[in-house]
Amino acid sequence: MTAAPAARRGIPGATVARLPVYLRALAGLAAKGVDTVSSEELAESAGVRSAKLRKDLSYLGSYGVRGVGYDVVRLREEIARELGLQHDWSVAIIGMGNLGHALAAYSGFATRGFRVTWLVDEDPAIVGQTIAGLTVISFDELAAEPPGGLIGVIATPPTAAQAVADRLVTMGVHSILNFAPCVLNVPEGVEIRKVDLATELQILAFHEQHAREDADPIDGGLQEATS
Amino acid sequence: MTAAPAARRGIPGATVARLPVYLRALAGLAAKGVDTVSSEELAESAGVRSAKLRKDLSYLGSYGVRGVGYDVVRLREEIARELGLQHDWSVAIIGMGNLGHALAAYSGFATRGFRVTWLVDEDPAIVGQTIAGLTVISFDELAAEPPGGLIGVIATPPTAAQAVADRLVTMGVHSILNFAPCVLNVPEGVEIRKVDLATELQILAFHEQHAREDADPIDGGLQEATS
DNA sequence: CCGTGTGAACGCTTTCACAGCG
DNA sequence: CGCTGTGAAAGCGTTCACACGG
Repeated sequence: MTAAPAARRGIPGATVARLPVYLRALAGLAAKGVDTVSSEELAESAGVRSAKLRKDLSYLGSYGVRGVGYDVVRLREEIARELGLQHDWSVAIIGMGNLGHALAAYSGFATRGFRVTWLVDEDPAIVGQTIAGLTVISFDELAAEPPGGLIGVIATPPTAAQAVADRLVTMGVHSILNFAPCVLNVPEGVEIRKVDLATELQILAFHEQHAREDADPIDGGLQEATS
Repeated sequence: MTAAPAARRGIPGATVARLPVYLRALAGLAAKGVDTVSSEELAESAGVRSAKLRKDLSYLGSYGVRGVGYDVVRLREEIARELGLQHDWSVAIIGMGNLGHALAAYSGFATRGFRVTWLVDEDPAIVGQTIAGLTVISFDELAAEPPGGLIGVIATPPTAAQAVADRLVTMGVHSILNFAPCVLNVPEGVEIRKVDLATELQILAFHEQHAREDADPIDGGLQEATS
């Protein structure tokens, strides 16, 4: 349990979700020529508390030096390795509407270990078009390819999303990013992450609403007393 | 503490984040003409466990009928009210690149309580253009407007995002949705939610990586028993 | 009877505080 | 001495299981 990559299986989900943030912070520090960083400084860059950062990094192994800090390059490599970013991953975007278009052109994907390799749509009027340097293909053409660790991005209308997910799963895809505002049912072992813009705004609306109620004590200031 | 909106202040963040999902599920049921639903059925539609759904709804009050279930219309109204969706909220999108463009045209915003009212960019070549029926304005023009409960959406490059956030905060905006891949520092009381596409993909890559390691028992096959 | 509402148990996440090492 | 790494404690969130009421 000292230096080896021991805790392989045991990295908590909450920690995994923060590793990309640390990676970005480290990239920024590396670009500035910083070569050693303390947990305090890195935590500041990443917007978390230093104790949380140290606990997170401790799941990867002991890559820091006591009394000194972390080697920026080394830590960056270790996190990238843990995330599986040594080699690039292929991404297929399904649904070439507004959002799919924008995602295909989004440079942020390419910069960090991901290559948009396939653009897919069902509409015959769209198939064959060239978007961001790629030719849009049909789902059948995609299914003919051998998907070695392919990540699927669903950018279709919600009505089509479940069918698309089913086809992706059948093809052997087990990592899906869903932009369609709906719940997807997939078998065990398939990882789904969702990005729902309307949901995010509604969550903000809740806080906005409450900020307003706090400001205007119109209908019942019901002050917080105890519990 | 029985039927009144008692637990106003005490709704957990995790619950708030799920209310939009319930709302969408209820909208779907209402569209199908369903007028009563059990926690079991609604949970199924929302992709959660029924116990979690009931606990979540209990924070809003007692809007169910024991032995029967929930009135779809009533519950939908109560959740919408709690989220502050009785009236529409104005949304300003800052940054008219690929993503900003797509967001401006995205119909998912308009459908539920949000109206994209302002499109903002710094580039003089873009200001004045019409996108999705709206004229792109400069930040100065936006700052001249009185922002009544405005929600800001940052779709700029990460280098500009902090400056944009600062200006929004100065204008009195306290709800921000950030698409730029960077950490934003804002004062207490300002709510930030982030959507980071590269981060989501990296989290998926982690699971993909591990699924692969599980499949190829190169360095330790440790199989999962049953459940 | 049936399904909601909810205390209580459980498990995960964060924070604290400090031992241990360079 | 300074900062990492980490047990222990505190705080949240989820699940369980059942009392309660229509």
